[in-house]
Amino acid sequence: MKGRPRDPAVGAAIRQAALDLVKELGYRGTTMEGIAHRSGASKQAVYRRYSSKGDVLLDALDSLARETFPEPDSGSLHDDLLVLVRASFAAHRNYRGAFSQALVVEAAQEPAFAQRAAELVLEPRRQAFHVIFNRARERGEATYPNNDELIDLILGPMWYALLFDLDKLTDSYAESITRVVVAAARSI
Amino acid sequence: MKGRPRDPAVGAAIRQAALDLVKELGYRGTTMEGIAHRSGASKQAVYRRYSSKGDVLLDALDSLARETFPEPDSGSLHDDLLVLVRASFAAHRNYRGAFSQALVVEAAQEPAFAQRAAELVLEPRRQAFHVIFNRARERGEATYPNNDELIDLILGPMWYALLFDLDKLTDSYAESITRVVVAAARSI
Amino acid sequence: MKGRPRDPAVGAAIRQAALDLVKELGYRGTTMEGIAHRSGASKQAVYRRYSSKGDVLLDALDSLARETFPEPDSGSLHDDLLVLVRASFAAHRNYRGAFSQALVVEAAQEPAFAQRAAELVLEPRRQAFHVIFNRARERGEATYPNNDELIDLILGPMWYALLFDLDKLTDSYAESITRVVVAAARSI
Amino acid sequence: MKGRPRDPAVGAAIRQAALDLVKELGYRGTTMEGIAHRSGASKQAVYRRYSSKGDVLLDALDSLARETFPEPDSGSLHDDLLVLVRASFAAHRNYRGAFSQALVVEAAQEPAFAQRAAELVLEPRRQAFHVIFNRARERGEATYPNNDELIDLILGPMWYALLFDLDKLTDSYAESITRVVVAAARSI
DNA sequence: CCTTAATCGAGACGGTACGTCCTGTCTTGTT
DNA sequence: AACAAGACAGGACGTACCGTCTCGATTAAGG
Repeated sequence: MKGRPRDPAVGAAIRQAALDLVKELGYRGTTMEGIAHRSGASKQAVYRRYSSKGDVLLDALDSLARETFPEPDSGSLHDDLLVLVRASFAAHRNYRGAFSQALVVEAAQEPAFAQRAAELVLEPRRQAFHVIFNRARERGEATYPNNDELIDLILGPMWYALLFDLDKLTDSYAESITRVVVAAARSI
Repeated sequence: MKGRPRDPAVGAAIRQAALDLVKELGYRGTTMEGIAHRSGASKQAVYRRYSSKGDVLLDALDSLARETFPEPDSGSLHDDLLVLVRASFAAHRNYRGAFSQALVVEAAQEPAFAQRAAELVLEPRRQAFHVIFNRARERGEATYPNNDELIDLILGPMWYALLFDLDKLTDSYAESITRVVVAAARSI
Repeated sequence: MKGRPRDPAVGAAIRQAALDLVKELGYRGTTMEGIAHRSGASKQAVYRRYSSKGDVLLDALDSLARETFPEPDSGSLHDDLLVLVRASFAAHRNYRGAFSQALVVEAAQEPAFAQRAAELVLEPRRQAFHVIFNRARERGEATYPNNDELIDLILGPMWYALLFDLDKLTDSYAESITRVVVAAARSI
Repeated sequence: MKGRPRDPAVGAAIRQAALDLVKELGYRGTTMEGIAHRSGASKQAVYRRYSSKGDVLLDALDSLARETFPEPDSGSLHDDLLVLVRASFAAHRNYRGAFSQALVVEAAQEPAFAQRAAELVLEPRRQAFHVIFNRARERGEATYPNNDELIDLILGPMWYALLFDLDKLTDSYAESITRVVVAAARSI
């Protein structure tokens, strides 16, 4: 026997409320109680779906209006990379930073959360970079065999800046990183 | 000044208790009340010295038995760098990770904290890298003009791993990063 | 009426579950949800029949295997009364106390419930006493004109004990009460 | 070492709030949360003092402005008793009923509470009756040896009425009960 | 030497959020 | 219609910390 099915609108309202509150009050000021109240749902309805604040956030981010990653294909590794890196930095400098910081708070305290966050949020973004590096390799522009390490060279500094100095994520910093990584891609 | 002077032993006990609790219970499980109780101090005594949990942690980390950074000087950028990167990774893989993660939690939620943490905790460690790159530059091994960006290429991935996959910080990952950064240092 | 008729077995299961739970967990620990779950019925099925916990209990008690009240007719008011009083006290001292206490909880908080309880539960028992006093009056053993007041002299102390000291309802206490009431019955 | 002592004003406010709320909303509508809010105290402050709603009530009743029991001494058992019984009935018919009903709710569900209530609330009132019966016995007006049973004959019906028909506690009902008990007091 | 003032541990204070439980209503699909 | 199942908004439960505030008792420096 099934019983009354969960109302998808309730789940959606919860996720939207979570995103709104993180924006408005920061992650610290966002509470399960606040999410419930803002979304018009009962605490029970929230806890039925998510076991913690981080859980809500993760799903909310996942079902966040899928940003279209740019998919540049200019024939130049440097140019393709620059587009993507700049877009990533800009997104974080603007709307996305607050969410990523919230995500960091949970990830740093809960390895299990960190892993799920990596799969759900990080991995899709890394894929976009994989595509570019693979194409560059076919063209002979990239000889370094390990895409993931090259991507770490980009995303590592980005998250590092996210933690300690969000304003660092400028277009020109993007360019510096890009140039260095392009060089590294040819280094072996 | 009149009145009874602060007992330095109380401050020390507070800091030690904070470190112990972060180790044992994680940063989430560490509370001001817990720190007071564990240290045998009163909450008042804690708040007299520190205005928040992050504040305690920051000072506790600062007055933590100063780790001696290795100061390699082999005449080879790669070799010097490798020693330092491996040491950094190892320290985090072992005892230091929990503290850095705790630090991240506050930094991600409080820009002011992030800045202080950068100055007190990050900067000294970056200095050690500066020394190495400067020496390499004199030897002609490094032509890339911006040490900080090179250091970001090392520490970015390290903190990134710290957040999402602590176990990644192996000796071999240290070697990969080192090799790429050495190449980058020559790239211009 | 159209549609599927109510399954009498469901109502019976609900009432039985209510009685069981009051026995096992006390009235406080008995909930509508618990009754539904224990009986295998849905909450809806319970609320279709009864509007509150007290409602269930009242009906459950009413349809509880009708205890046969003793109907003594020895020719002596004292002897008849003693039989009935002792039986009443014993019933409460044993299985009935928990139910009466539950009943009290609702009655004390809801005048409307109190009145229904009086009619459904109290009145039948008072009738048994009326019979005895009426017979005694015919024999000239009882001259006091108001049966109800005499009955209050018996049941008042009984419920009083039920509230504050259930163990007081012994055979010898029954005898004391009986003797005094017999005297009172002759007092005018 | 002691620590900050409890503020007696907080305790007093809590008790007063409890009494007010029982008056206004009934015992059912009175909650620990409501008591805290109304009294301006924190829930913690309430729970520090009392472990349950009944606990608060009991203490609140105890420290309720001590009603002066009438202490009639007319030389006539009937007259003395009538004064006291009427006063008791009137008090319950008026302000006191709600509190006694609340008390009943707890007593019926918690034997330990029942006993404490009996000692703190019931016993003082029974004492007033003891005095009268003792004096009557000295005058030869009461020969029945057991005061407590006589008192049960008065208070039993009173609490019985309190449960099932508060309006029954009229002056004339008081008179009937009084007359019968006077007769019973002489019955042996 | 004796105030005076800031310290100490202890713990109460008003708040806020936690995560759980129950209330009474409703919405599924099934009978 | 009734049925079991279970989601729904709401609200109270009792607990845990927050940061602030008394308490009585040390412990120096300054008069």
